[in-house]
Amino acid sequence: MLETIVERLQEAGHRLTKPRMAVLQVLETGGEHLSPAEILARGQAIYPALSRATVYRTLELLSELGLLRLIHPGEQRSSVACVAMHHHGHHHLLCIHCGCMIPFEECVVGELEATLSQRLGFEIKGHLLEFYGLCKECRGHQKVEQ
Amino acid sequence: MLETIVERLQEAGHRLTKPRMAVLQVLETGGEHLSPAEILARGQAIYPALSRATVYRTLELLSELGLLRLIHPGEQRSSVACVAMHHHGHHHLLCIHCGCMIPFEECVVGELEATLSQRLGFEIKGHLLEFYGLCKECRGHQKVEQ
DNA sequence: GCATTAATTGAGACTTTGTCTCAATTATAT
DNA sequence: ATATAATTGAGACAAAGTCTCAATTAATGC
Ligand SMILES: [Zn+2]
Ligand SMILES: [Zn+2]
Ligand SMILES: [Zn+2]
Ligand SMILES: [Zn+2]
Repeated sequence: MLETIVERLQEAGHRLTKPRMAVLQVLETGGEHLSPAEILARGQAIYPALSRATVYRTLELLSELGLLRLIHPGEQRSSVACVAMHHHGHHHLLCIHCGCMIPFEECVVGELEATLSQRLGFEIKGHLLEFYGLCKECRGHQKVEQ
Repeated sequence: MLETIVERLQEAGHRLTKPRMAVLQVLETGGEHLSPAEILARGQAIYPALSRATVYRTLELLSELGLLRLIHPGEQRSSVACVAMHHHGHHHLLCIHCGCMIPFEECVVGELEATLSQRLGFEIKGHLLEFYGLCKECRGHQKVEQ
């Protein structure tokens, strides 16, 4: 997986620097829900001089290449850089009370994607399907608390 | 529509203050893609003393009541408080190059929603389906620019 | 290997977003 | 009208994200 990304970077004429490689390593092993701040922290464990600017620059670069997708950037609490490098689409449930995320695999948008793409002349690179509501736990709490 | 919201607010025991009404008015007329900053600016045109804190507090209140949903908060450029007070679900295409958003109406998640809800014990209140890629215009540009 | 060169980097100033506290205001019920 | 508790604005604060610029470094050709 990392190799694919590295290839695509080089194809597009970008350098393979140490700070970049550190970010990529973090992304590869860190799952799909890391915040930029977390990526920075983990990246500095690999390459201590890594700077915030470089994290953002690298994320932007990968976004432009269609290799990942930032979801809900900026949220202070549950800030999530949702990395969808493994799939074309990304799917989860999000609890609006505790902020937990539960991913799921089913994808039901294939046909719709084709329709929209044709109708609107849009070149679709991926998608995000997010359900939001109350998770099993928060569903119980909610009534007691309020 | 505004009346429904006002009713629900009062039912839940919240006051009908001027700053709140200003925010509601903005939301009603401003479409579904306003950022908190835009809501503040437009709100101050109606009620000049309106403060940022109140905008956020009102948005949070409405979220808790399930009346709207913030999407991608915090993004500096295309910051979007996606107000989905009109529908259970919200659907759009997002251009990763120019940031434009094209809404669409088709909803294909009904069955999946039921399945997931049952399987995971999640009380689903709404959903966001977002396709991302290049819009018609940017699709052309892209090659020229780069 | 070594030099050249243009891409990339880190530092840190800066802007914007979002949160919090507290004293002053105000909607509501009586 | 008064009492009371919710709500407010101001402004301090914290965190996220952007930008500039001089210094570094990966790639290319020798
Ligand atoms: Zn996710
Ligand atoms: Zn929860
Ligand atoms: Zn939308
Ligand atoms: Zn576009």
